Amino acid sequence: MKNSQLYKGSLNTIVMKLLEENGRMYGYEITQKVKEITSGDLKITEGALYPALHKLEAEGILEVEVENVDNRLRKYYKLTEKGITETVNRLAELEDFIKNMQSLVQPKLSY
Amino acid sequence: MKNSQLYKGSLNTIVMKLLEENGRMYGYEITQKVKEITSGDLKITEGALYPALHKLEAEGILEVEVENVDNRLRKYYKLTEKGITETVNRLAELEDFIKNMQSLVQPKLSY
DNA sequence: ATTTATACATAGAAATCTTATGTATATAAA
DNA sequence: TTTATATACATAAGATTTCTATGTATAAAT
Repeated sequence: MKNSQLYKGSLNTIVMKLLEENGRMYGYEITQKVKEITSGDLKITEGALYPALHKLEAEGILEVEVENVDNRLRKYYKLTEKGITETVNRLAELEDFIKNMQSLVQPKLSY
Repeated sequence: MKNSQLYKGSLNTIVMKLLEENGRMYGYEITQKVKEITSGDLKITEGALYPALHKLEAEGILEVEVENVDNRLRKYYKLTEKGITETVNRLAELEDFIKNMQSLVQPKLSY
């Protein structure tokens, strides 16, 4: 995802949160959205994203709808009910994680 | 380190920051300090910590001083000059990471 | 005509961490 | 006194995640 190792382990949480917010999205759209939100700072690679989406689908967190747009394939993903529950947990974990990291390194709170 | 995958990739940054703050520490001390700071939330396993310390040492980020205390071995680690420089970079990356994650998930800002 | 953007995919390698196990001493508890 | 807990190090095998590279294919822009 990036030079910094810190993003490791956060891909699923990011994807799930975006889907919670946007209802349904396709892979390429997710990469673009993340790039946009982080001002180009975070680039999700396809080699990470597609296997992650497949796994989340296999786990019953996501479900897929295939569509054909402009002669090109699109796979729209959205959260299942289980996925919605899981997303709530993941976001709580993320909040705890951020708090713990801030306790550990005490960065200047400038947001 | 924990049930949550989010901590993956953050171990080096945590260790380096603690050493920057405390001058020198030994492995076991680091595990206890992290447990204390995070109120038991984050437990660093030995299987993760010791290889990480060895790698940071091999990279010239840390240097070690072996001491014998109460008939038990202690390996005190501290940052090299290169390590100090690297730590500054890592902490900047962590700040960016946290900001990006907050942009992505917009958690309630209650700190 | 060629590059860029869109849109998916996978395989091999690298990196990180978990789980399990091992050694050894000191102290506290049963 | 034996056992469990705490202190203090270590590694090996496996799981998981991600990166890099590569592949297919269409559409639009240069």
